[in-house]
Amino acid sequence: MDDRLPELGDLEREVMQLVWAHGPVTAEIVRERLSRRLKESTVRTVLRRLEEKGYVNHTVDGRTYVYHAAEPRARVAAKAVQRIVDWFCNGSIEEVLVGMVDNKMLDQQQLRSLADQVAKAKKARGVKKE
Amino acid sequence: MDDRLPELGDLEREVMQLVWAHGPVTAEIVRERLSRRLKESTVRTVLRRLEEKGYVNHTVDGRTYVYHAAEPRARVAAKAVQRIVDWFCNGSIEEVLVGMVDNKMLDQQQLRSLADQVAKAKKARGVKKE
DNA sequence: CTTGTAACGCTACAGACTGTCGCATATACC
DNA sequence: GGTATATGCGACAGTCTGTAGCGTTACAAG
Repeated sequence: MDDRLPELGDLEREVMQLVWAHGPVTAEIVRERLSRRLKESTVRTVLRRLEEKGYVNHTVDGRTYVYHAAEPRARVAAKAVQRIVDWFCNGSIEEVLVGMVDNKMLDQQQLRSLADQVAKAKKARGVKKE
Repeated sequence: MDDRLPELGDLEREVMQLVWAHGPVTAEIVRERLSRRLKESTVRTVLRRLEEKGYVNHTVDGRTYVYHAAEPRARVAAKAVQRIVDWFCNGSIEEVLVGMVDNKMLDQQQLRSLADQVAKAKKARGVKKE
């Protein structure tokens, strides 16, 4: 339950997107799927750094490392947003949302729909959680 | 109407917070109000970089530069959030919001209240804007 | 006009972070 | 034991950020 993950570079982010989209991966898999053609050692270094930063964990299968996302994408995104909110708005999420509406990134109808979706999603999962 | 402002370092962010909270400022003012005690030239460098990055503009009063925020805080925050959303969620704001609810940063009642506030704020300001 | 002073920008420099590897190691298999 | 992989470690260059020293310019007093 730690907090505040370190930020990511472009390549690191691309790798994380792969991990989240593709599920558990090996360095080889990542290498194959990356847009850029990189050396194995490069991919390994990135994966290792991602693990140091707490974004992924690894298990061992034979002599191969299999990397898993440590936290779901949505949660990481949420934390990132939370950080932004803290930085710029004294923790007022409202202010940010209002800013987004102001900036035409979101309209109030969408917001309302969000509230519904959220309520629905929550109910669907029941009040599980610890 | 450009987009995607560059990211900020800790000091740069602190300065921006001052600018937003205090209104137009001179290097001197910033220097006085900063938590850390820094040299004038340091503050100037930071201000200059912030201008290069598009966060502030300056006007000249006598021989003194007066710096103004180029964009309101809420808009900058909104853009930052938009970036996060693009990075991690294929542009789906919903996913992030759901993540925040999931992460106990926000509950659906709050969300609903947001929608109302937004609607109200919008009406209050009328449909001004260019 | 000369000189002192205040306000500026420019250049620099060290430390951290990131993208990219080469290379030394360890381990499973024949 | 020898060969092929899968790993990790150390390194290096480029960029970003915090922090300043210094030279330059403009305005005010002598």
